[in-house]
Amino acid sequence: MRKIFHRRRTLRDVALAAGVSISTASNALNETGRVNIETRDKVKRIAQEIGFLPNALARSLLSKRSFTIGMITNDTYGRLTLPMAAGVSEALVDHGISVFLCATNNDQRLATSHLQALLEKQVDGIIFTATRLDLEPPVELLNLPIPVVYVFAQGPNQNVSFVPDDAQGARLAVTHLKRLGYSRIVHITGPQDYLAARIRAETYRESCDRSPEVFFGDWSEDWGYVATEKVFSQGGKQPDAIFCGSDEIARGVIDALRDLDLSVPNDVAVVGFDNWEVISRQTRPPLTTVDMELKELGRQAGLAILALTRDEAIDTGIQRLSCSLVVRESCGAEGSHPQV
Amino acid sequence: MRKIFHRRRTLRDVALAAGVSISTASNALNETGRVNIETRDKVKRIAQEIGFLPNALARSLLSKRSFTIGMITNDTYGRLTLPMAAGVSEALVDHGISVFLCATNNDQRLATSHLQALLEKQVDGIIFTATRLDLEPPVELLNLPIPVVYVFAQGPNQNVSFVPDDAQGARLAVTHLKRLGYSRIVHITGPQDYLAARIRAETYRESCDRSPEVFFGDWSEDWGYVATEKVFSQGGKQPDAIFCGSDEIARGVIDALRDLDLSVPNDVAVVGFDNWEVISRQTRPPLTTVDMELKELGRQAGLAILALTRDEAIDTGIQRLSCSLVVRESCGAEGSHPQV
DNA sequence: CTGAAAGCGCTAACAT
DNA sequence: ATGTTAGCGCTTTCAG
Repeated sequence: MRKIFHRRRTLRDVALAAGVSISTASNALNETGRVNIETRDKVKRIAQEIGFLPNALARSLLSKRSFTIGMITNDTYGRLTLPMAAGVSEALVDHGISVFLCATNNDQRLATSHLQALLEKQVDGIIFTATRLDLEPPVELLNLPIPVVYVFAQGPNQNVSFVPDDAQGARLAVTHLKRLGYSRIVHITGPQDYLAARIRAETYRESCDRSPEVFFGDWSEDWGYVATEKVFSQGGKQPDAIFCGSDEIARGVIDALRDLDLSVPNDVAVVGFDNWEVISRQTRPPLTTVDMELKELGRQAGLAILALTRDEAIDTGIQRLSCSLVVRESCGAEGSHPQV
Repeated sequence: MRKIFHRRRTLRDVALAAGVSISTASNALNETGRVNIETRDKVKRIAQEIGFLPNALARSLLSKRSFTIGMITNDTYGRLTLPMAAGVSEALVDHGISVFLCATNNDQRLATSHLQALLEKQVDGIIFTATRLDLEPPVELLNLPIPVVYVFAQGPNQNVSFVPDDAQGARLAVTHLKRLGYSRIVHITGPQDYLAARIRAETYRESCDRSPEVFFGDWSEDWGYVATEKVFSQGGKQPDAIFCGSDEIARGVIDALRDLDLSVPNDVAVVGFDNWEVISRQTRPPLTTVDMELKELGRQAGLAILALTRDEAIDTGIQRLSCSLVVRESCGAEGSHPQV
């Protein structure tokens, strides 16, 4: 195929067709300056007719605002990044701002090259996001000519960073369990070298009156299964609830409980973490879990970068956003108990 | 926070600092025209020192190429879109082309507004992608001043559309089953009004020697579970293999089989479709499934749009890309049989 | 109220 | 080999 594309219409075309000067056409379309209402309407009508669209490149060159921001994720496009990206877009779309989403796959060179491209394209700001909180953002972000916002990642103190409040989220889960009368709660979670896992575990320990037990492992279904077998094979009094560090782990836990002939939630209640719906809605029974409000996190980041590009002052430092508890059948959905 | 950002360095700054004219500076940096090798190096060094980055806006205004393409997805950011987007980026990043990813959430107005923003930003081309093949792309894409490529969606004949070869994929699955000696295969799949479901079912019918049985339902785990119960509660000879229209369905099927005390793959083999790894790797046993090669689909689309923006001729019409079979434990992983 | 002119940052003839 | 000039499409003074 070789197709002939038409030349794009420019403001000059509009002006010519309307019999006015370029600057009048500009004023008419933007409703700036003083222009006769009839001329204005005529210009607008003609612009519409010939299918004129302003060239944002030319406009940005002059205004020094590209109405574009860059979003860099260290991760491959993943389940954490995407809800956040959706939130960012949602916050910015009404302001005519578009988003370049760049995945670096944890490759430093890719990150640098993406960053350079973004800078050359004159983005108005950058949102950096990672897949874990305790990951050093690339140093290149430190002395940029444009504002940088961090989400699900921790930037320097003079910047803003939005992160989920893991402690509050964990507290939400444990409180829920306790309120429903569960008292022997164990915690099965991911690797100890994850900050989020440590925070959740620590909060769990603090909120649990008696002999808290934490099992660190990895974020997999398998680990949930194995850990549960282990828990129930040890002697002594057995737990009546399991608080899991992720939905994947929770799914493994539920599977294991079924194989142990323990019913959820009657024999053992289960609470997850993530509200990753592919999993949390599909476990049997569906999973009560903590939602990190990723989209809201993204939305806040979008609003922050918007404010910064407008030179407005905002609060800096780490902003912890509340998690919410989604109650489903695996714990407390019967409605007989007060829900959080 | 209110931070002062430095003015960006321009070519003029470089020229001034190097004591040459702007055009010489330009020529030196781009290695165009004739310029003394010493001046060239000096200019380059200085550009580096003062942290000069060319303004892509100015450059594009002149060259009429923005080195940016837009990717519009009708869907919310989802599991189909993202691997494709990754493929697109992969194909284009080496050519310095960035991608605007726009999710329209099936909202016509959002689609139109995104499209307009893309056009104003002078993108060099547009990739449209959907979440099902039989969905009319927005008519606005028909008469654009730039090339449009369709992926996982079907555009007009004079354009290129890349879609997975569902028939070949289904054949892959059934052939695999038959080669391993399974002969009473049933097919549990999604809604009949999905083109992909119909194609897969049709191919399954053709490839199955004896009395094929298709169960249309929806794409959920639940349906897989329910359908399996139904299949095994009917009288007569029972199936020895189930070919599923999606991995989610397959997961439900496997669950149901376990509850029926049937072992996978010994009593019943299961093959899925999608290779959505969150599911396919986590079922017990892990799932043998058809992979639609979404990333490759995206890569092809990226290459196509690249060619088109360069005015190169390419093949138009529907291009069906082969699926591949990923063999895991749920069917044929023992290695004792030839694998496809 | 309208138009002429300058210029955003850069590239590409064209002179020198 | 280097500099001068024009101009991409637009906005914005500033005269008229």
